[in-house]
Amino acid sequence: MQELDQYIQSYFGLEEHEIATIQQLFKPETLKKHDYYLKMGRACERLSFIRSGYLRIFVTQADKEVTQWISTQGYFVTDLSALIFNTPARWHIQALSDTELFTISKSDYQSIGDLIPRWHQLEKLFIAKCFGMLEERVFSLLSMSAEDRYKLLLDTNPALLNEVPLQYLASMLGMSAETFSRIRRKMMEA
Amino acid sequence: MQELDQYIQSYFGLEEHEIATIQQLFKPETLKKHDYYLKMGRACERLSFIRSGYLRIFVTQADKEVTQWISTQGYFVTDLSALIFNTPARWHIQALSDTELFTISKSDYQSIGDLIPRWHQLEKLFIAKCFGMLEERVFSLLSMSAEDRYKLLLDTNPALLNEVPLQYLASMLGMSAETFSRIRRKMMEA
DNA sequence: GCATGAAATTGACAAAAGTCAAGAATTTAG
DNA sequence: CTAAATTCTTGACTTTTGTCAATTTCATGC
Repeated sequence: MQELDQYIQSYFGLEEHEIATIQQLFKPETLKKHDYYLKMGRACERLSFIRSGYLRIFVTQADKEVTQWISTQGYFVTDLSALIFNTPARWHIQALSDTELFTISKSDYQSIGDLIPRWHQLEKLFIAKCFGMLEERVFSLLSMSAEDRYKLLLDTNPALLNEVPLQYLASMLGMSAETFSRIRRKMMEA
Repeated sequence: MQELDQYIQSYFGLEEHEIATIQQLFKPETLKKHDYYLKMGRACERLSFIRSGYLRIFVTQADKEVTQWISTQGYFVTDLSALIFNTPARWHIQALSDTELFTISKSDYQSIGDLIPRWHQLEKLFIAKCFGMLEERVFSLLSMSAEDRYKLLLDTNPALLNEVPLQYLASMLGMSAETFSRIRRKMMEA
């Protein structure tokens, strides 16, 4: 669980013994491609760190499916609202590939604050960081064209383009698969 | 400061004496219409609760201006990332009308955690709630047409339509002022 | 109250993005 | 390795949304 250590360290800046305490609460878990990690409407009973693989967060509504995000190695995944507020999960989370996770149960997650006094404060900072990133994303959706959003993805997360079905990336960027494909060609030619 | 009390109470669920402690740290402040509360690039030195009035959060880039959000009575306003991480403010915040605030300085804000042990935990929940709302907003931008986004605003925040310049609402919804105007007419006629 | 400036509306047009359908390419399962 | 299924690409066309410019409406300061 070396990688989990390192990420917790880099995200939260805890002492060694605190990291050890938290780390013990995470258990290895694997998902096969196409397995669901979470289903919309269900309770969200866990939080996971992605050791390897790709998870797609998406919503189904009426006829169409909207991919909200694709989470990858080195990131956490859950429905935070559902986990914290005990509300029904707002989306599906499904493995796009065989995936290795380190998973903490809701009850163990809730106990961290008792074990490590600084935890709530550090987690607050972590969530605030995520909040700031989402604000940037809203901004990109408000102000950028489809082509610019594509370029932004290319800059910030080029690995994704080779690893997951492009239709999901298109949806995540708020455009149709056809538009995505045409932008892609345009970029190749230029 | 009755209204501040009530909001802190409803948001955070603290004891009376805890609320009193926090409330003392907030000082009344007023802004004239068009005054800036915060300027992009500057340090963000405070957090405020809006007692009355409207504040516009926006970014200027190249030629155009993008309104990220308009904050109103009963909500908090700041650049959270800039406040917490001591980074330059990412946007302007300007009063759209004469505005009354209750304001806490950065240093007092940072001291709350020492005064009220549960604070970090409660604030974590508050920020997580905001995060969840922002996730919903991303979803609306990914999946809804301009017309549907207009209707959503009409449903969730009808008061705004009478109180602030429509061009800013248009921008906040990710459409041009002209499109906004045409949708409006269409809705009137129907 | 009136003059000025800002905001909103409207029309004509242009550009961006979506839809549908067909076919090519790639991936997957046996 | 092959057949089937899925994904990606492409063209033709439609719809949505944006842009520009002209007017009208509204707000503001004197």
